[in-house]
Amino acid sequence: MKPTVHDIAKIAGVSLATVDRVLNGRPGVRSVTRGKVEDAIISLGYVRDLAAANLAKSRTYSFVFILPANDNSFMISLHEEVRGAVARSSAERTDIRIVDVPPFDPGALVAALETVLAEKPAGVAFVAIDAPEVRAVAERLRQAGIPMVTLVSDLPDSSRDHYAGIDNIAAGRTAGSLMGRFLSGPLLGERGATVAVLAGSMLVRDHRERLEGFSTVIAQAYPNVHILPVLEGRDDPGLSETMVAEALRRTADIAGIYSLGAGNRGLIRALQKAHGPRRPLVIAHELTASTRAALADGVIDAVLNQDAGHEVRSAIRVLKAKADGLPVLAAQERIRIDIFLKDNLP
Amino acid sequence: MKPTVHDIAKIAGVSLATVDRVLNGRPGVRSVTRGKVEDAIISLGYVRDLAAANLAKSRTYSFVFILPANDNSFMISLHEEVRGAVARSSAERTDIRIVDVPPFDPGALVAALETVLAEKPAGVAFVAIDAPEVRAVAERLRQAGIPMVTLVSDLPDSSRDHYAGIDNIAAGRTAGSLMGRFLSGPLLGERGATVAVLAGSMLVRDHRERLEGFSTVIAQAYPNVHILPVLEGRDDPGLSETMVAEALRRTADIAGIYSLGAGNRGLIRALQKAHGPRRPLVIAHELTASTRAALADGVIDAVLNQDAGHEVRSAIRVLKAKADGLPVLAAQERIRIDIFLKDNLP
DNA sequence: CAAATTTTGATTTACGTACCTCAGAATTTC
DNA sequence: GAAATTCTGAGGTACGTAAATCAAAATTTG
Repeated sequence: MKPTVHDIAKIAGVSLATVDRVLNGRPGVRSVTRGKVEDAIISLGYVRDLAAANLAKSRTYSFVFILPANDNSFMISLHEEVRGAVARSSAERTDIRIVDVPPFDPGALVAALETVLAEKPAGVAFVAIDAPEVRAVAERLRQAGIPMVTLVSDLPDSSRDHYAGIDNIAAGRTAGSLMGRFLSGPLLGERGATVAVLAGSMLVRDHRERLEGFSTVIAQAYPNVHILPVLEGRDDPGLSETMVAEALRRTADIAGIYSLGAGNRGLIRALQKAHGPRRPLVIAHELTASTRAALADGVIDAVLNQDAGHEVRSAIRVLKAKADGLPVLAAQERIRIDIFLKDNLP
Repeated sequence: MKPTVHDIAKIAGVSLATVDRVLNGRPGVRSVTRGKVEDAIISLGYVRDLAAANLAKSRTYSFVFILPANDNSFMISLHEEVRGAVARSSAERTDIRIVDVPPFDPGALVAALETVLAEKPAGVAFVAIDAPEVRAVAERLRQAGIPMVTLVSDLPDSSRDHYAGIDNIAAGRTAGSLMGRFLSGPLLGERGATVAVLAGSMLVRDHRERLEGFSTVIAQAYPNVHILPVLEGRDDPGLSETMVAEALRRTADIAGIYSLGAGNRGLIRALQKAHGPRRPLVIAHELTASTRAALADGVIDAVLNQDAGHEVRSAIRVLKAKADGLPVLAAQERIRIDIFLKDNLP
């Protein structure tokens, strides 16, 4: 039988009220008595029954998710996953609120975080923008004791408790390795090969990091692969299509394309319209309806993905654990860089 | 406020006892009254508070995990993950027992399942062996109403409730695609290339399926890649080393090796000792200390992995859900085929 | 219509914890 | 040594559900 507060009271020779005072850090206990109770707790190996405690407190964990109102498929699916969690929330004693903010706007994010700070929820998850003012509010939230998880995009060296997202440098490196290996041979002769990179914006940290990882691996391991200047398509399908089409026209021998941002619909359209001598090798990010179809059709060769559902569930688990002062299972919360070929599509 | 049983009683105009009878399917309620209560439940959108119910019942979920006493790294880590779950079990109201059975022994598995059947636990997870007698006990367990999850190795078309493991055909296909793409070029000239396959035993379903997927993709997409007859190393390091070393000696131009079983320590040793004209391209399964080191050193080029921790946690979640008659989140329970290059090692 | 049976209500206890009150004991302060 | 203060004990209520008892009401049976 698991020991209860009653057992502690019996062993320590004190009353239930005193045990309660010690357990919940209430005042009015002499240190001698406190010691006796603490000894009993340790000797019995008592652990509070969280379910019973939450029932007694009729507690619900109120969490806020601040999400950018981006219209690319990935952000939409992230939204959906959070909404799914909201739907399940009553069963899990959580009360999740979604706050939408304009994308790429540090000021709006800061304002949203400040509102949150005033509400004092049990935890906050947000898609970070790497800016000093964001870091500053984060610090204020930490001082207010509000657990914080960054989602998808991190705020390194800040006061966030946890980052629920992938290692973007590693993702870029992986893309670089795949590109190098897939290219070597037919496309990459003695003369080398040319590769284009399509990004959303170099102002966003994830994109910078992916490019960094990609470039590093290519430079180190595949020196005869040449990377063209980055195309910034702002994660916009139309703009992306134009830029890719133009690049393909200008540079006839593009052997590979690494699309490290969103806006893949435009890329795919440009690829389908193009009819060069040889289809370029394409590696893209995020498995969406369009990238999945392109992968199945052979227009895209590999997709690197981060599982939005996993990220959201992980964020909630971590916030709950932090709210309760419990440890997190690092292995469970590590967000994988999924690699999809057409053969292992889920 | 979430509706409670008291609210139902009030709305339906009956007593708490009657509500309880309806909710828990106890006899002694006229169908008219039952109808009134059910209407109230629906109109209020009542959902039972599982935590409170479990507290009242002082319920613990007793689960049994039947694991083969294999000594390869993957099975050892699977064991460890289950032991980890046992350690956390008190906090999660679960009581997990591990039963070890000799590997590759259908009779022993059947005996273990029959013991389980007698105990009537809240659920069973086991590493299946695809044999008619196993299928038969599984059916008896199902009829006894005991939720069942197969772990790592499935028992298809049987009465199991869920399979917590990867799609091995897809894994084999993925390995085939990677092999084909990585090979094309330097190693795969006009004349074609030769590839060796190292398996544990063709009697095991997972291994057969991986080989099937691999062979299919190679035959369809890379017709000038030739697959040598399968080496069966029984997942034994010593035997595997001998077989690989001999194969490398006999066939000088082996361009790639697909190791689809365990026993990778032997493979790695053989590769390190060999010094042919050109290192073969190696794709292996399961990320362990040795495959990880080999990947970092460039002895192995890619590792396909199934996350044992995820499999165990998923099995427990599913068993719990089945025990409570709740739906499972398919997306959360899908076990991924992780692909690791040296660039995305966790 | 009375007796037997089924259905229902009212009430209680329990699960393990939180939180409250109030009285009494122990200690410190003056 | 009395007064003030600090501790501690005893007891209760609550959270939402399960499960039990027993009496009263409604229904069916003979």
